[in-house]
Amino acid sequence: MTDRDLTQADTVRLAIEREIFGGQLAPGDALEEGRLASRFGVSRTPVREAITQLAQAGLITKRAHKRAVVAQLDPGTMLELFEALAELEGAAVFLSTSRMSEAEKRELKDIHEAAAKNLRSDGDPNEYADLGFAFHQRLVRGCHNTALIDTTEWLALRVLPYRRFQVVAPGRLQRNQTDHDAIISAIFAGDAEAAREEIRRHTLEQGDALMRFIALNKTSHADFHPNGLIKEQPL
Amino acid sequence: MTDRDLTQADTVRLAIEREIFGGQLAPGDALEEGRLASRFGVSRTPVREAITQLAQAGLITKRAHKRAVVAQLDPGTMLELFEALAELEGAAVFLSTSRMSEAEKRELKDIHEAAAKNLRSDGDPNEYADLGFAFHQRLVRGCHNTALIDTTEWLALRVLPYRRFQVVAPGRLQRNQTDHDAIISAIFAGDAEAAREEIRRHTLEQGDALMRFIALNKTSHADFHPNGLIKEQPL
DNA sequence: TTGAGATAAATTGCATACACTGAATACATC
DNA sequence: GATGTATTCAGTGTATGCAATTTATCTCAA
Repeated sequence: MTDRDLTQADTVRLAIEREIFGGQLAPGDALEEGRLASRFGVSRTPVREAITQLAQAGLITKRAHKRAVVAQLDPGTMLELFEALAELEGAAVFLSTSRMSEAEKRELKDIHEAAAKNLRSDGDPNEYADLGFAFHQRLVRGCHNTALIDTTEWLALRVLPYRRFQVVAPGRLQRNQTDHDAIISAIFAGDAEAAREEIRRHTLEQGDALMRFIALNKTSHADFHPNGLIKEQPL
Repeated sequence: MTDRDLTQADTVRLAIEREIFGGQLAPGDALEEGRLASRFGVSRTPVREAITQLAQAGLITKRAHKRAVVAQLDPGTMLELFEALAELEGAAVFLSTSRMSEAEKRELKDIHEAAAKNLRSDGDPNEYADLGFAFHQRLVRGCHNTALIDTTEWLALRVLPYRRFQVVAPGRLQRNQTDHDAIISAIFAGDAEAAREEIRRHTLEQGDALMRFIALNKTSHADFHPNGLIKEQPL
């Protein structure tokens, strides 16, 4: 009743997902079925099912007879991922320009202005990051095409575990805001092609910045542990 | 050794996949774990795993405590799928235009010309369909971005079970060839934006044609059984 | 110390058994 | 005859056990 049709496998999957996005499980960490099972108080069966699903979603990698690990992206793959994401967001926004309702545009602008306010008043960078995420999400969802939305967000999810590395260097946030400005302008002007180009460039640059940050801070990719890094690099 | 690390779940998954694409399993057909298990001579466990994977891939739908069903696309979803696919192929081709090697372009042209020859000589329509599939595939893969390629092909897979409904009405094949002509021209001219627009329109029209065919032939979507239909509509 | 090879421990893949859910059938009531 | 309610039954979800495979540990020679 309370858990309306949530199977245990689903519960476990959601829990693992949360831990990956939350950083408790970092890229490269091993997922051992038995441990997870006893930790969640279930048998290995639902854990296995959860792992299978997450593997299919690309969040973890799994090969026969070897233990599953949280998906670890080498720089090349990450670059490709951001490029693909840029194209998808571009496609979505291209459609969004002509399809967003007035209410949706208003909402988008509200988010944008809340971000601007946060920036002016030197607010919590985490809150700014959340607003940025919401901005992209509204933008994409404005295309009203479930298949495209799902695909785009699914791709975005795969780089999410790395978002916590996000550089919040002085100029970066301001630059981000300026980009969003340009996107909003293009949308309100009804220029779909311009909107596409703006967000394409914007997302590509986000990826570049992230990769530069990673390349600068560590030689070995395997050493990235989000929780550790986030402390070393406090905003 | 011979089955290089292919787990039984993988084997079952591939078998089911093949049956879906081959039409032995049609959209709407129920997949019952026990039957499949005994049919493939394994226990329910690997079958369940295979089903879980296919569900995650979108090829079958599955809700708690209810049996899995080969994914069935209502017209609205199918329309969205084709629109999303059109955008993705557009994005890929946009990149392909500047990234395909001479060898790849040559290969693409070869496929295109083989299709033209097939068309002139009134060859096997199935062969023409395969060439069309290959054409799209080479086009997309030319972007050299694995993430984008995988995403696009993953989306294309979801409509594949319906491809066998494809209308091969008199004018349709010729129109298809003309579209491909335009795409090739744009690519060889290095006009990425034009190539994007051409394939976008082309794929959208393919979707429209398929939907029109479906709407025309049956009132209830549930009745589509590929094998049945393919006979009613020879070539 | 370092490396290769053998052995032991840990972990995965699969089969089986059972509990639980949802649907179909039979039955009673109006 | 229609409607609502038990009851049965097919089918899914989960736990557990075992065999196969991987990973860790140990041994011993260079």
